[in-house]
Amino acid sequence: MSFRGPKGTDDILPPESRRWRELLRSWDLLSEQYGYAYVATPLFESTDLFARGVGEATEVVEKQMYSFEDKAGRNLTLRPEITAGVLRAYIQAGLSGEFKGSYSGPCFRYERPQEGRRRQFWQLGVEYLGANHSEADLEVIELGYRYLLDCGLGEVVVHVNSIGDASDREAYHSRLADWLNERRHLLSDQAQRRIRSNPLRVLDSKADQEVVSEAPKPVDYLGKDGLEHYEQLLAGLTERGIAYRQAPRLVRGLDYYTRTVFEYIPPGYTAAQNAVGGGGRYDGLSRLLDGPELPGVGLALGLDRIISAAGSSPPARALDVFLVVADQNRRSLAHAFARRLRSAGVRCDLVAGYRSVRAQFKAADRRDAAAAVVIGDEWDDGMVTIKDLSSGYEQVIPAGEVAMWVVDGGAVPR
RNA sequence: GUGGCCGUAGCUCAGCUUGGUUAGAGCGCCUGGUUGUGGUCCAGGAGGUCGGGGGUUCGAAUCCCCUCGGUCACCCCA
Repeated sequence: MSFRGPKGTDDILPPESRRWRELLRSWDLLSEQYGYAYVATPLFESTDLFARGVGEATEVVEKQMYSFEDKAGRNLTLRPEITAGVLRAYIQAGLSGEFKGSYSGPCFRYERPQEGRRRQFWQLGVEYLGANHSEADLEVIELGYRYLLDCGLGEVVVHVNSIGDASDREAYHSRLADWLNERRHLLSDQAQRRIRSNPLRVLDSKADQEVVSEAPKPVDYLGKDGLEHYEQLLAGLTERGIAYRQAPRLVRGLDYYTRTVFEYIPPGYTAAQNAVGGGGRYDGLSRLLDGPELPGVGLALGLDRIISAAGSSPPARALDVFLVVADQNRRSLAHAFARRLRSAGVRCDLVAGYRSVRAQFKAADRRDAAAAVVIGDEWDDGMVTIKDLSSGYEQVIPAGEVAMWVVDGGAVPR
């Protein structure tokens, strides 16, 4: 036990890794169904991109970045989130107009690990660029919601809020800062410091909930357009049958959000980090990154959190058949047979080298195969013995029918 | 970055309070019973610098100090 994985990282091993693959696959499928095309951006970007995009005053940028200098002295950072990189890619490619991108991959934040919070974690997300209308927000929220339901998370509730656009926020910011200043003595040290740097963020400080529960709310300072956008959003959520709750003090810790912000809260997930995903609108982000005027709305889901919130599900079989070589002279023949089965789409494996028949059956069981197929004397008549490893029932069938047996779902007729 | 709890076999843990033979159990793993039958059963086996370092002592898994790691929470977010 000399080497361990770095602090806050996890190895994804079977059988759990099967669940990971499944969830990644269904994410690709679902986001494609909604018209999002796969995008991949680098795992590291220039440090400035995140400092500017995510916001200098955010927790993420202040202390959670995995930053390093490369051999040419460039300042780079392992991505703490993916939105900034996707925007950068869009701008760099000189794209214009609407763009719908979907992604999945690891992100990195340097923090003390705890349940639901790792230094390397896996995000799934989409970005809908170039769309102003609340229907875009709704589509993104619906996509994430449906995905979480498909994952078996049960009665997920979407917490939503609107924090207004740039002009709404100007009015609100100073009003909130004044209000907080009047109650300065009641606030935690950190909250006091934030009154200047980022008053919005005081709203979701756990330590200051009591004081802050009476504070003016962002929704009460929305302009005409912002209010209309928010009302359309709420009406749309109802219309689409999405369970939601207004969360007037939800602000989220990334500075680029405007108007809509939301989080997905699954039932019965009691970890302190209980949101399995979230997102919002970021109409000013493109300009911040020297891009064109470009509205956008996006969503990020934490795959690690989804999996621990979903609990364990009955694992599917890992293999369809495991070959048991009864006669050692038929080993190369067995390997050839395995190649044929694999080409036919059968998940098939066998041990390497000599093992007793008994040991091979043990291996078949341990590898979680649905059936064992014995290759022995019966091969001379073109036959194999196939045994259903759940029921124990076995029979001799033509070797050519093994693939069909698998397609039929592995049920051996009695 | 701050705080609580925990480090003994691959895993889950007992032993520590009150220092004293060779440090244990269950599960897992390997071999055999059965070189054509697994998941059950029986027999045998491998596997430990008691997280690391220092100290106290005739003697430390056990007491003291330091350190590293894990975990949960704060902060914040996926």
